[in-house]
Amino acid sequence: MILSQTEENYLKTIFKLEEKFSGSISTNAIAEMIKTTAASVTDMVKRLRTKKLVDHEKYKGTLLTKKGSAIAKNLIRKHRLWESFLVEKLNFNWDEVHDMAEQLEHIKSKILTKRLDEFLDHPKFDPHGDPIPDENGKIVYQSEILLSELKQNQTALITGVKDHSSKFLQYLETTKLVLGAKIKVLDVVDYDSSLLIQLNNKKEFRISEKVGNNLFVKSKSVI
Amino acid sequence: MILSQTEENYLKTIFKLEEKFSGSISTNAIAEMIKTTAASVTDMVKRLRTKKLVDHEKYKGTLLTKKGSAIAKNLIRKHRLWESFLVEKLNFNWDEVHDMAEQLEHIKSKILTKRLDEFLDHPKFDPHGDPIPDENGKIVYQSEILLSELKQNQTALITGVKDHSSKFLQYLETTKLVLGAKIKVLDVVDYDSSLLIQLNNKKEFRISEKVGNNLFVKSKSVI
DNA sequence: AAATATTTTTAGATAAGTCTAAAAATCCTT
DNA sequence: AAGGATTTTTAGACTTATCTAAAAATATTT
Repeated sequence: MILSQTEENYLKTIFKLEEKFSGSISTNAIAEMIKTTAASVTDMVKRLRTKKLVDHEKYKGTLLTKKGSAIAKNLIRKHRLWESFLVEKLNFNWDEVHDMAEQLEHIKSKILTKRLDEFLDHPKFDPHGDPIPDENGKIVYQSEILLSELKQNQTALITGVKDHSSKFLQYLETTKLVLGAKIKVLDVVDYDSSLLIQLNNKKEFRISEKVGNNLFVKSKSVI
Repeated sequence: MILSQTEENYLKTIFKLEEKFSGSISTNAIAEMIKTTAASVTDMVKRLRTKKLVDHEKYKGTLLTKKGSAIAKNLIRKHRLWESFLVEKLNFNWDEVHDMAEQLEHIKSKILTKRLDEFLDHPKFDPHGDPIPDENGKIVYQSEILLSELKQNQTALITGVKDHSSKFLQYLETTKLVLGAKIKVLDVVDYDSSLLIQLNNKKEFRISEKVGNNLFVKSKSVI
């Protein structure tokens, strides 16, 4: 079945909403995420239903079918593989690649995806730390943990803060411990549980236990 | 200016027809190449004219403007860079990459094209031996020469035959000297002007002067 | 549970890109 | 140069994807 980019974008959006919320997805939620009107979503959902890609009853919300879900996961696979390519091979930063990958994910060629995966040596996570679905659509989700839970030599990406005080945010600003920053734990000091970390493969510095307790990270290590 | 893929395809098609024929391009020629009807071409040409991408007078044919030509050449640049990537980095054969490149050429990101070019080490020719336009749209055309005109160590692609006799075509078939095959001249024998060649980086064999005189090649060497 | 607010759907319009069939212009032949 | 053949354009219809405004259904509040 050949789908338009628009149809593909709807499937991907619904998939992401299903990941985030449980139960069926409201028309408004889709409209907001895709930045369109509820009326347009109603129309498109109707079309996707006739193609058996979503289940939908009037006024009852939308859910992807197996088929729709498989297509969405393949799109996410391609998106994240291309992001990995852009960062690993073309030297882009992790925060520059989204828009390009948004276009590249629509390239239709099964063998191209396979070759790209091989070329990148079968990466399991993209540069943002998100898992790359495998060829069968299987996704290994990594739960967020606290930076202080990491062991020596583990690598992770900063995904959020627990303490939202402006003092803490200011500290993060000055130390460049920003969202998406890559961290490697070089040493855990037994005495005070402080950490010696390396930031973005570059400078090393120490952070206190308190800081480690207030930063969420996603571990990139494969289980 | 943001163009649709369809509009981009029209510009590219008109450019290729301008390369092939001199003078303005007929509606039918475009329709045939793009595999659509003359009526559709008339409509689209009208749209492209209002965008100042083509010059067109009713019943008089079409020509690209400077602006239209620049866009077309950039598309061809991207197409050929992606083809080079697919062959050089993802190990596709030269005859497998066209459809993928046809999609990839529409990816909109100036910096991506630049990085890709760098990653590939600024290639001057694509895997089919066609020149890759530079960032300014300059194209260095290579004229076809006879295989027998090549010097030792030169590399070229077979682009055509001079002698169309079935005997010769049969010889080419059995020796795999097909259109697009890559040839490197390893040695030119002084005595009888025969050549020792290497085919597609693999097997070596000898061809007579007569064969060399009846095969057109495009040299890949940069002037 | 009735009234009100919110969400969702329908109805009708618009734009891009396509098509077929018919009309208009140009080209070709004698 | 007239007549026929070919090419090109127009007219009108269809599909996809969108929108606004109004109607219908569902949820929430009192």
